[in-house]
Amino acid sequence: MKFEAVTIKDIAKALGLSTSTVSRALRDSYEISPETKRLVLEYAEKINYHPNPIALGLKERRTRSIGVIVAEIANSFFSQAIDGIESIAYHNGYNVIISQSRESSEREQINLNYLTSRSIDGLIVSVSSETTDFSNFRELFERGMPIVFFDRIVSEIKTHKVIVDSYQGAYDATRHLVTNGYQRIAAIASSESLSITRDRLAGYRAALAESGLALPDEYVRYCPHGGLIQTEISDAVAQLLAIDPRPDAIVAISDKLTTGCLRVLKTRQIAVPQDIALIGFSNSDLTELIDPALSIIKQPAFEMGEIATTLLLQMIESKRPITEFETRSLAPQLIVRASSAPAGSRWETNVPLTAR
Amino acid sequence: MKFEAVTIKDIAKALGLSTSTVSRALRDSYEISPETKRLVLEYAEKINYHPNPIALGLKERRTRSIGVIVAEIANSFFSQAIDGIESIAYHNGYNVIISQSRESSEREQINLNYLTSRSIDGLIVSVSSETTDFSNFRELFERGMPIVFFDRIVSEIKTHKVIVDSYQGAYDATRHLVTNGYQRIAAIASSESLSITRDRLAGYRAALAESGLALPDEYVRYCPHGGLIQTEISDAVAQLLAIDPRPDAIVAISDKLTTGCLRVLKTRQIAVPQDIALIGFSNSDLTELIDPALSIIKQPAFEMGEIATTLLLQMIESKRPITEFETRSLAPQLIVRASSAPAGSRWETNVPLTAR
DNA sequence: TTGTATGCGTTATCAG
DNA sequence: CTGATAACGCATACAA
Repeated sequence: MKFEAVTIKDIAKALGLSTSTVSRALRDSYEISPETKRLVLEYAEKINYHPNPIALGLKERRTRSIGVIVAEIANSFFSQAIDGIESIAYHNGYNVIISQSRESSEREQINLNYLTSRSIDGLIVSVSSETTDFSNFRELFERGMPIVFFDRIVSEIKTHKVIVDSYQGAYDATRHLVTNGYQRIAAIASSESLSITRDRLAGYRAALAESGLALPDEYVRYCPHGGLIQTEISDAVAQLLAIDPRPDAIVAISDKLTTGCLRVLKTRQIAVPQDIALIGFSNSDLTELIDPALSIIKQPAFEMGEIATTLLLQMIESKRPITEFETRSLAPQLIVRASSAPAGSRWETNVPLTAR
Repeated sequence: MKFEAVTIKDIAKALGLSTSTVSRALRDSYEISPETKRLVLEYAEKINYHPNPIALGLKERRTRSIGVIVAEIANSFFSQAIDGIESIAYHNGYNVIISQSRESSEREQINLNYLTSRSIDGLIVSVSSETTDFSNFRELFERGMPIVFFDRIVSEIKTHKVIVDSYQGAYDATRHLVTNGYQRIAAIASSESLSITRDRLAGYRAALAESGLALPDEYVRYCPHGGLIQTEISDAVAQLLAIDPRPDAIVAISDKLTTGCLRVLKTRQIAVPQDIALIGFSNSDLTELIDPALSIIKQPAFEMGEIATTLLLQMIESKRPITEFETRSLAPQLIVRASSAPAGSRWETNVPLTAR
């Protein structure tokens, strides 16, 4: 038995009315007699009638659902963002369709095609680290599909964007290391094509330059696949460790890289921060419980998801096309522990945990 | 400008053909001349035609999308499961619509109504901790909607289910504590109405009974909202700590509870495992990096999502109704560190990390 | 080989 | 106040 749903027709037949009368009664139209309305409403309730959203979509040219494309769902930052997206969507009666690119342009493209062609009213995207050609997004946007980018944005497309102040986050993190006496501060980054990679490295570089510290080329290692490929991170870390003299600190530029880096160091039995200091972007719910010497830069992922969705729904529901697009830049939170935060830091710091 | 899509009509008009001819050409029907096919295909490609999934859905009475309801997306276990769900869905050309109940029956119900009424072809559910009345799920299922439950299942509904061997996981974890000399082993659990709570507590109780250890009623504390309410976990932990003599170990029965418990203990400056041992279910990507004394029971979340989806797609795509439903029970993984695993443990254990 | 007509569930327009 | 009909985009039975 296939799932057979109750339609307006069933009600009409049962009550000896026409479908249009039933339709109007259900929408509480003024032209229907109270008596008929009562009858219809009661019967509809009784047989558990729900309007068919597909038919509605066909009619109204909208589906009340939005698409989301991220690199991977099982990543704290993205899952928190999706949480925020779902929250706003839910309160506005929208469904959320998620898909992941797994950092592959091809897959991103397939998902895009999949979601598009009007099964969604709008799209929220954090682009894959592999993507360099954004013409498909641009075309889609220019053909009228509302799109909001978050975190990994496409600068060249003029639409709403939601980001954190990556530059400032990386800058402050690096300054923190400098203030605490570290001299050879290396960095591990994602794909060069990502907006966040560029911004964060810029902050890192600025902090070093300002402190008069050296920055040999070999101090910066890229992971083109964002650490999604197994050996990518361990290779990068290995290369950093092979430098002579060895760096005494590492700045990890993304969630995945921070945990990956920490994992590699532990496996290699390199103590953090005794042997080498580590500071990185991370949204894991457990970072604050790990090794007390790990400081992290936390992004307001949930809020980013909320804001992106609010902006998207505005675009979808506004009568006239939107011409002014904004870029919301939120402050990340530098959570410093075990050692004190630099004096005058504008970041909130959490309560130091017990020393054991 | 609203997003206006290309339809079969546009192609027909441009090429001076009828819509049916175009439709058939696009579907590579045998009745269309190669020449016409070429023409249509070329033009469709050129103007970037994509069939309207809504119209298709209305016609074929299917949407090629599946719904997912979980307690919260930003929970490692669930986000990993969703990862698995999306993987299988993607490879079969299905979209995934997610929604979260936030452990609220009401919200679960609203999402259910929302997804149902044929905007989805099937449903994957892990029920909310608050839900005790499953009649809506049952009715829906009986009316023909394919449903697969995972993790938090509804035993009374006869459909496919995917779970981990909760009993065995909790049993082995508790045995591990006993073997390592702990005597007063307490437990912190989710809502009593959840299948997993019952199974896991049963495993815990069995292990204690078998070891001849006492189990006063006060040793088991429930968090009806699964720890989603702020003070729920800290209150439960406080109550356990107030017992005289104080328990020397705690078994945490779910993801959320394990991290919550750990957080409370750290805040209270209670060392794990020096002051009190902790072992719990957890799927966080970082558990293995936390305090080396924390042992965890890890669920194969990704695989569970994959299997649930595979079963669901079978139900959706099978011609005749399925009458035989299976319950897949997977083995969890007990990851023991810092202290050795019990002799003869059938669980894989990971490599001990460096002592500091 | 191609075109015409119909239906999927709903609402809007027009007629009673 | 209510009913018949067209339309949304597509696939298909039936005609030609």
